[in-house]
Formats: sequence, C-alpha cells, structure tokens
Amino acid sequence: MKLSTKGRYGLKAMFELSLHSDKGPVPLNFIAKKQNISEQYLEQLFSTLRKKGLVKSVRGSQGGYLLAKEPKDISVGDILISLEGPVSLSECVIDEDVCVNSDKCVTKVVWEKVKKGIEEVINSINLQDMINDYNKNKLEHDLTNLF
Amino acid sequence: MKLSTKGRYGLKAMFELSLHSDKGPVPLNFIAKKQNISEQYLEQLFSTLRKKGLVKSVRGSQGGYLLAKEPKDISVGDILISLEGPVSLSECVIDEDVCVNSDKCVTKVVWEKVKKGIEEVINSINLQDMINDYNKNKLEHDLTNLF
DNA sequence: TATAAAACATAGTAATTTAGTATGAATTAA
DNA sequence: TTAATTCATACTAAATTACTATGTTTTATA
Repeated sequence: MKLSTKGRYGLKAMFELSLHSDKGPVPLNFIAKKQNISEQYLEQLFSTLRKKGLVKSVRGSQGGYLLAKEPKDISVGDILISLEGPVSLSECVIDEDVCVNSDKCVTKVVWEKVKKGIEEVINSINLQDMINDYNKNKLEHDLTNLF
Repeated sequence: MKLSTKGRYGLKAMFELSLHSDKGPVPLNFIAKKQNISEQYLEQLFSTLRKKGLVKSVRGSQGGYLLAKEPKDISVGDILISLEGPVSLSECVIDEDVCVNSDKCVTKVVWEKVKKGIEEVINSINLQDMINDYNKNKLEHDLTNLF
C-alpha cells in the first residue's frame, strides 16, 4: 500500500511553494532543485494542480507559480486527491454494477469505512500546519545551535 | 489512490472463508466460484495468507483452507497488509537515507500521521464484525420477505 | 525590439507492476 | 487407484509509472 511519486513529489513541492509563495511567483526550477525532482515532471504535476485550482501560474520571464489559496485552505487531501485521484479502495464504492455477490454490502461497508478514515486524516492536515511544524523545528534547531 | 486486486479479492475471499470455515476445510474452487475469482490466482493469494499465519491448509482430497484464528482475531488490516505490504505512503518513513532535504521532518510527519490513521481504521474492523454485519442484513432481508 | 526565462502542451518510452495463465508435482480421502 | 486438492514455479499480456524529449507561447527586462 503505497503512494506514487505524483502524490509524494506533489506534497513536497506544494510545501516548498507554500514557504515562498508569499514573496511572489516561484519558478519550478527552484522547487525542482530544492527538492531534487525533475523539472519537466513537476510541470506535469503543476499543470494538474492548476486545473484543480490549487495553484495559479504567472507566465513569461520572472513568472512561476503561486498558491491559489491561503496555506490553511489547502489540505494534504486536496493535493493528494488532485494528483492521485479519489480514495477508491474498491470499485464497488463508485461503480454499483460491480456488486453482484451476496456479500456486496459487507465488504463495501468496509471499504467505505476505510475511505472515510483516510479522508478524515488527509483533510485534517493543511499546508499551514506543515509550515508551523517547520518553523517550530527550525526555531528549536536555531536555539540549540545558539548556545 | 486505490488498492490492487490482491487486497480486494483477498478480503472478499477471507470473508467467504470465515462464513464456512467452522464446518471444515473450504476448497478454493468453492470460493473462486462464489466470488467469481480465478482459482489459480486465489491459490497465490492463499499461499501468502498461509505464510503470514492467517489461514491453515489441509492438503489432498476433501482438503481446503481454514481460518488459522477466530474471526474476531483476524482484522482487515492483517489481510490487507499481508497481501499488499505495509502501509508506507513514502519511503522516508521506512528508509532513512531518502531524507536529505530541509523539510524532511515535516513531510515525514504527515506520512506518519496518515499511516497511523489508515492503520487505526483497518485494524479496528475484523472478520467477526463483517459476519455480524452480514447476519444482521440477512435477517432484515428475510423478515422483509416473510410478510 | 531582441533575448531569456518561464509556463504550457503533447508525444514517446523504458522499467515496473498487475493480474492473471500454464504446467506440473505432491498429498490424501475415498 | 483415482480424483480432489494444495503447493510451487515460470511465463505473459496489458496497464501503469516515472519519467524524457521536443517543442510553443508568453512576458519581463536589457
């Protein structure tokens, strides 16, 4: 049970963007270098993220990407679901036709519970939480090195 | 974000087994027919489930598979993790070497939270819960058709 | 106005994974 | 002895992943 690089790279990239987006558009080559990800691959991910309304783009020289909303309004779930598709552990949760067996409801209920559980977690964490975490760790690190 | 057929078939098959396992070994061709799954593919899944200690096998004619523990002691998580591998959304949660960036702790914390959330849900549901659900639905259905 | 820096678009591709199939050997009840 | 079953291993077509390649369009700035 693992995530593809789309989701993993996407979250890292969006976090990096959220650290700098307030100072103006961030070009993808910056994020690519910082996170050691292929720039062209990132372009594909950001094309998706833009269409989903999570980022805005500024074309041309000195352009780049900006968060389309405040960090607190972009959840980990928004990013993961945009890039990886909906949490659909089994098709029967989406496509009714698949359910023809007598136990349909029972296993379906399980998948629905798991889906709900996953969604609750990923929707409960947003980019602002991650930034706060980052700043807290950074502060602790700086204080340790100060003395 | 979806599960492979291993996990989906595996859960359905284990549920079917749990419905009949108390009456003696259940051959895979029974489960294969009942759930419309390839028997040879099921054999591979049950080979894994046996090695993980979730089922016992009885070889030879009139043989088949039995649950290795009581239904209440086999969780959905046991089955899914046996067949799909551990819930590892990002490698950095397992392989420390992957983490070299400044934000390592922040995204890692996210993956760890999601992992924990998923595990809590899948470990909280066991086969006995599913059987109870099934019997409850069946009873309601029978009562409806009775009058 | 020319240039360079960027997003945007689309096609291709090697490697891996998925979802099986194929074949046969070993075991055991009847 | 036979038939039913697990067990083991190898193979394979199709799909997916994780990119790369090759441009085009847009725009700030020199």
